[in-house]
Amino acid sequence: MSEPEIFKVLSDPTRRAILERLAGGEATATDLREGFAITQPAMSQHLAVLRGAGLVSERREGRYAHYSVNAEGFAPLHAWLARYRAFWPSRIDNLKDLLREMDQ
Amino acid sequence: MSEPEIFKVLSDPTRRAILERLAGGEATATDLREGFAITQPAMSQHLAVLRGAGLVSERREGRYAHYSVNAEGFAPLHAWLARYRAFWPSRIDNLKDLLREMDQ
DNA sequence: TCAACACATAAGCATAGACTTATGAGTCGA
DNA sequence: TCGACTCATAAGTCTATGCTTATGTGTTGA
Repeated sequence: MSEPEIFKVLSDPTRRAILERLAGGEATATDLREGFAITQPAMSQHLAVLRGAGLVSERREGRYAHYSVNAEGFAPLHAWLARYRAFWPSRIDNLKDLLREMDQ
Repeated sequence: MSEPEIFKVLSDPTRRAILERLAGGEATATDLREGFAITQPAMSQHLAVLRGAGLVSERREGRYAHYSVNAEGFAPLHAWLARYRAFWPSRIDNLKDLLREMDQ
């Protein structure tokens, strides 16, 4: 979604932790609660926010909601950071390093 | 500075606007107030937060404080976003596009 | 059909943080 | 030296938001 929104969404540590968890693969809302000292509504609300920002997608299967990272959602953040490309550390500025990093 | 901190710092639209302004070149705190409907202490507080996060540096010259974007400060954000590299839009995934974009 | 489940929504509370005015600390020029 | 300035800090207010409990909606299986 919009750039102003995405920063607010990512400013919450719980939501960032959820994203990292989802980066490891799809998970249901209940799966996600594991490891978080959080109630079910709180998790549901966080997922709604992430969904609203387009950072995750929901795949409904019966009574289960499977969440996963949504690729395009990170584009605004990437675009914003690109504005400060000129200010990136020289480590990153070096093209070879960047390519090596892109290859994992 | 730390990754949790940087997202909170960037979640404020005024601070992002300050950064964009500074990306255009060094400026004093008073210079920066121009265009912002904000009091002097508010600006000073925002600059203190940006300074604390290592996103800007301060160059003191008499009673003037000259602020500028600090390169290394964006590294944590870049590192965080890199974790989601696998989820970047295919537009960016394409190496040629990325290189073209890097060349401006 | 109905109890147990998975998830979403409503409503209220409590804290974080962005703002304000007031003031302090240091620097400059007349 | 002293008033005007640039900026920082203090203290208090107000709003946004992340949390809770309570409840609603839809799905599953016995």
